[in-house]
Amino acid sequence: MEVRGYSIGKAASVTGLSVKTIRYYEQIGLIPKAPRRNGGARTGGNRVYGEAEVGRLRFIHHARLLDLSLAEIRELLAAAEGNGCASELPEYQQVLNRHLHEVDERIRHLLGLRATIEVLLSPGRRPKGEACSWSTCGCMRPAMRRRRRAKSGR
Amino acid sequence: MEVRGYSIGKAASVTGLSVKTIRYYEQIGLIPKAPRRNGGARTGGNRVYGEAEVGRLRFIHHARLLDLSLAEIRELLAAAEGNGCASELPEYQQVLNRHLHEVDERIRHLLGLRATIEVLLSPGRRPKGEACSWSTCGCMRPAMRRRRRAKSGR
DNA sequence: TCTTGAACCTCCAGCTACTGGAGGCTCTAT
DNA sequence: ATAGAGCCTCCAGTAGCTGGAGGTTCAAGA
Repeated sequence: MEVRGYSIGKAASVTGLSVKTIRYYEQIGLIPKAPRRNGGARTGGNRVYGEAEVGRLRFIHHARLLDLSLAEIRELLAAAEGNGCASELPEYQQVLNRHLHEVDERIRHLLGLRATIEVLLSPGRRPKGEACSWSTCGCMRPAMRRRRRAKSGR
Repeated sequence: MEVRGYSIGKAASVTGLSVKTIRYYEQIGLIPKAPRRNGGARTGGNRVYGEAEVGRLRFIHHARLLDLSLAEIRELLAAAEGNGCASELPEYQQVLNRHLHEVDERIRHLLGLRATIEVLLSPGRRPKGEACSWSTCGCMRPAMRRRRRAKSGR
């Protein structure tokens, strides 16, 4: 028979989270305070996790990989409280749907950004000798205005 | 005839940054401390910006819109020190190039994420009655444990 | 027996890039 | 006299961790 319960290190290794992160989740109240055993350290002892807790941590890890926020995850876990698996809830589908749109939005934004950067990297994007687009960023100071920047050499 | 020098509010409105943000940039040393005039407030008075400073702020705003980090911007500004316009520097091209790859990376990541979410949202993605992929997230509590598969090893 | 190392504990600070708010000053217009 | 705009400082909070200091317990090895 196996030893009942996971240490925090074991829980971390089977869920993919780090020990620090699990403690952090407990600290912010995302997961309930784990019971302790052994009186191992300064206070109450070492945390012990059961199957259900490890499952919840696995769900959290999964959801974080999907980039759901801890607030969203918190709501899903609350809704799942006593209702079985969080991933079976209609709320989960709703959150994922909303999240999908956000991801799309981000992708659109990044594609626009990408295009802008490419333009900036393309050669000859600006007529030589003209002020740059935000005009007075330093290249137009009196002392330097006389001599246009030499592109060769340097 | 124009008044020489911009108040922080004017600088904000012509650069697109917020007043708070400009003060923050000064605080972290991204821009030098602005000279003051009028003894306006608790200490030295109201900040005054000249054309060069406003130009630098414009560059910073531009670079932030490209999502360059403040650390990168700091380096570009340092490299531009006395060398004219930051956007003319070879360093600027290098940074943009590197940044382009990062943006590509992020886009790739988000596309993968998007695909994953779509799979999770597709109907019938999981046979009914089976444990969810992270197995014990709550749907496997004692009452339901009957059909559980035995773990292998150890 | 002593020592070493692993694994755990707590608490504090720092990261990025701001943003909000409290509390206060100066100047102008009414 | 008073209201309001615009400026000032300082402090705290955001998200989601991560690093580090300093300490404990326990087991294995010399």
